[in-house]
Amino acid sequence: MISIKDIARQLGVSPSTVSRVANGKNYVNPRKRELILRAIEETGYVPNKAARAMVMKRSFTVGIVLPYTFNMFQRQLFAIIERHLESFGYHTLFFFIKFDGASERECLARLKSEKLDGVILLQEIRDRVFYDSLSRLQLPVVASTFSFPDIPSIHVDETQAAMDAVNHLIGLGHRRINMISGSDATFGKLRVEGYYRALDAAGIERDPSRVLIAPFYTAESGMNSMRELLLKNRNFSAIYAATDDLAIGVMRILIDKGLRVPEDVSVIGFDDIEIADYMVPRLTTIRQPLEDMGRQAALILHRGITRQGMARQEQVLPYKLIVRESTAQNNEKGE
Amino acid sequence: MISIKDIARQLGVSPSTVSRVANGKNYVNPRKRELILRAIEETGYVPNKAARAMVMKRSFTVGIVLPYTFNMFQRQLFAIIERHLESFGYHTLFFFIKFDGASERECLARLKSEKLDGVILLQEIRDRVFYDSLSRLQLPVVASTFSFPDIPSIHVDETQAAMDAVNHLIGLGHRRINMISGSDATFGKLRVEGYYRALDAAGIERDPSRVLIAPFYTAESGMNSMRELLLKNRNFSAIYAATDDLAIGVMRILIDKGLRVPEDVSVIGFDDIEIADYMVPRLTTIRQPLEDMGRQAALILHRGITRQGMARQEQVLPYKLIVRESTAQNNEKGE
DNA sequence: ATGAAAGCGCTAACAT
DNA sequence: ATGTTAGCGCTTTCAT
Repeated sequence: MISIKDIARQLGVSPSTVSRVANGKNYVNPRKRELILRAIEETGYVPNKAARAMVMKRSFTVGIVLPYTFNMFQRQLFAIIERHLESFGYHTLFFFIKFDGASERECLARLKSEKLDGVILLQEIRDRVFYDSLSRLQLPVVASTFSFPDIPSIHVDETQAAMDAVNHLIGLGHRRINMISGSDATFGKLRVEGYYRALDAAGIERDPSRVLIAPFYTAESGMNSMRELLLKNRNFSAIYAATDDLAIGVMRILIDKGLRVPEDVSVIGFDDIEIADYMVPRLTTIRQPLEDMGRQAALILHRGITRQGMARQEQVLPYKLIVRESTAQNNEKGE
Repeated sequence: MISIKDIARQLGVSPSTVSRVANGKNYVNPRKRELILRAIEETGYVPNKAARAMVMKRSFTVGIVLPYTFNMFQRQLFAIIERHLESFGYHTLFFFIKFDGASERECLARLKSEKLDGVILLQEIRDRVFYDSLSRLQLPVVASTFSFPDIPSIHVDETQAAMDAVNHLIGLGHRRINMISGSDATFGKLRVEGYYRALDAAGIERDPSRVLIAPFYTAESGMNSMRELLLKNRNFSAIYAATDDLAIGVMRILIDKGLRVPEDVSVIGFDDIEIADYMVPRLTTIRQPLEDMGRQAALILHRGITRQGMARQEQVLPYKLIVRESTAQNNEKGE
């Protein structure tokens, strides 16, 4: 592997000069610069990242932490973040973690050993210690899809968005509305909270037996929950799923059991993942501004890394109700 | 950040000894080892990856190259590979590239600068130079979903699989079968080739106007192509899409235009992505052994890195026709 | 069994 | 404008 010294020796200049040229610094004779540039080109010299990282104490790499059981929404989001990070000149390292302390600690150790420049959290971590460790390392962090005190974060108003989703159902004449959410993540709880509040506002009694909590936020979880629900009763005219992934599983089972969506049961999701618009029927949902969320996350992190300040901030982005085909007027005679 | 020296000083031993303990080497007094281990634990010391990488000339990181416009199949595949690589103790760096020389060259430069231990290609690269450069760097490579001379690769028999897909359609009485494939990738061409061969075998005349080539292998591309096709004619009773992603887009448009799948038009895909089983109707397709492909790719690369040999190999994995609901008997009277 | 010393490839402070 | 020097944190001979 060709190094900076090789180039220096070959041209009879010092390594520093080559380094200066390679990094586009000033104070170097234009003629010499030309020469060096050509030599770099010809030899195919490429700087060694590890060496740079060591001396500069920066790796130009940021870590993205995401759940082991990541769903389609998270897949889309991290692809977007990756793209923006790349445009700022960063590489991305992924850290898949489970929702438990051991996994978080292990992740923390890896985060440390990597000499990262920053971290983006797509999986929620509730342990104060985690953030404290990172801040001791001067490691900028930004949280996406959830918030944590004093941590810059990007998310939508989950509760309000969930209320809007349920209000849409209520506006369609539904009153027997069930909800399916997932475990662990706060956004799942917030969405349940929004569900309840919308019910309250409409004067519909809260009924905890109408809320099912699946282990994950995936389509498979949605299927299982819906199956379970149907075993118990059919006393609902609409289902609010906490994520589109869940909703897709819900629709699958509904249709398999001969129930029509939306004629017999309305289904609404949350996220507006790519596939939502390809489902039959097209999924009504709440759109999270994926593109913006990704860009903002990358941008805020970049600012934090380059000390452009404003690390302490919480961005609440606008969401949007997207009415498609999976929800319809409730036709049942006076329930 | 606490370093190996800190621990050494604190305990009055030499850095070498700490290093030996940290790396589980022999020749160290058990009592001292205990002491050092405890200090490591207490101080939360974590080795600096960059420093290790520099001196060991290994980074314990492997690169995964995948298309910028990656579809759901590729998303699933890389998640699986990531998981297996991690189980071997590697981290993963992603390289998203476009299908052009400039992008490939840039990728190559980055690949070099990262001091990677190995590379997995999920995006096809046809330039001999690319492989030569990597081999000069002693960088093990494995290709997945395509093959290249002398490069270890994992894939299915694309042509045969495509023939099976089309034969399924022919067996159902279809003769006016159109195909939609994508650009650039060889697997797309191979699948077209299989399509033609199946037609040949059934004595159906090849008609190039029945084959549409979309720019990508995504659902959106599938939609666009299908729209385009319907503008021209409806002279087909079945569509063979080169990927499930394409097929999903195809079904969307068919249904939007009031054509029933499979009653009016049968649709078959390729890949068997997760969502295929959630579509309405469920998508008939060719299953690629994703889990196996991912595991094998990681395993072969690991062997290459650790010099356990057998780097020169081509693994052709079994595929399987999964008949679901999107294909049916052709009911038209004698065409 | 352990320490001293060299060196991986690079950048940055300093000197000129 | 350019070279010299030191040092980032680690592993690995080589002595002892």
